[in-house]
Amino acid sequence: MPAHKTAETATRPARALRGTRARAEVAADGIPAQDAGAAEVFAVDTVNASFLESLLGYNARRASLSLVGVFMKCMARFDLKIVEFSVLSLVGRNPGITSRQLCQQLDMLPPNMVGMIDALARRGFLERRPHPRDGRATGLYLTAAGRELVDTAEPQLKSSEEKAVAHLSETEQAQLMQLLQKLYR
Amino acid sequence: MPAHKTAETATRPARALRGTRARAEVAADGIPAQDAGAAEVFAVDTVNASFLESLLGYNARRASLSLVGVFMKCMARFDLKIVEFSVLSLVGRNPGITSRQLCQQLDMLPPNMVGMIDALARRGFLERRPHPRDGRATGLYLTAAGRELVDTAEPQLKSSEEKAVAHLSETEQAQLMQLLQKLYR
DNA sequence: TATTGTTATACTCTATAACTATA
DNA sequence: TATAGTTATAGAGTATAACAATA
Repeated sequence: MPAHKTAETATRPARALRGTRARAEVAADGIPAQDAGAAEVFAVDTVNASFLESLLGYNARRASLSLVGVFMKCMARFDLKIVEFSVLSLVGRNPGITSRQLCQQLDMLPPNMVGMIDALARRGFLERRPHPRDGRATGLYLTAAGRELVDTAEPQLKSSEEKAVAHLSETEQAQLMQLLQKLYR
Repeated sequence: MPAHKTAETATRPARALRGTRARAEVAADGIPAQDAGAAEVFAVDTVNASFLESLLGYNARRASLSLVGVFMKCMARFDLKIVEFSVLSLVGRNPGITSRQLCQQLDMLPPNMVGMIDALARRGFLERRPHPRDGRATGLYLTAAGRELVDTAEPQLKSSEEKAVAHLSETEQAQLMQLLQKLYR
């Protein structure tokens, strides 16, 4: 896991200020003179990621990845990937949902959904039935084993997230949820 | 892009309440009776994603992906992937940074960093120089072209994000930033 | 003609093992 | 012995094209 210690708000290079300097001249402003042909070499002590850290997108991705890690570990107990759990959870709340609808919801392409549904069906968690109105489509349904799995996994996932964000107050969690949704909806 | 219209807070299946029902009996509580051997089929009209949407992790990932999309489009003008830009930006602020440090910062594995640095060096944006203190390591430096690219790309990325989150107030943006960092740090 | 599910396939991203040069 | 950079390679994830069945 990355460190992300520094959070300076400099808008221009604070070049290896704490780093070791070798064969380099440093001007009064603290910025090494990058003269032509100089080929100075530096050692970076503490990485300055100030620009990336100033981006909401970077921070959103970091936060997302940290929770993804929590979810992965939690679902590993059921030998499920996050997206597989998502499929089962959606089928559980939407009996008869089509693979096309799952693709739209989970931002996946149809050819890549086929194998996953096959695998979950082979493991006995869901099954295909004809669509009542559209002969091209196939509706997906949880089996009894699939229902049991979802009913066990969902609360565990919820509680693993609660543990992971416990250092935020209830108010902060609600604020964050609302702001995230405002961002992408 | 997915829809995410519904946000019911039901804790148990609201099964295709708005969907078309076929060959199925619905009890007084509105939940279809899943009798053995019945094999009812349903059509799902509006997908119920209430459980997933109740997770901070799901919402963080959705928000992150939406900004990633903005960044990708912005960087495509420079024929740069997001991670390539991140490398250049970090090298720009950390002359002499090693590939190992980049890997830690960007959560990448060393073998996968090699090719990217090669490509950026071949394109003339950065160069390798010996490390002043460690003969095993290699320091990375922007070329003049690399510096120009970073100095052009960074403000454009910043402004593209600002446009993308303009529907949030300054206060909301600051709050979101602070909460995201509190989440993963 | 358009859409659903599907196959085949290519491309990208990510992960592991092992080697070299140096610490 | 451990670490930085590298190579080769395997595996997972993601993408496009095309086809049969149905709308």
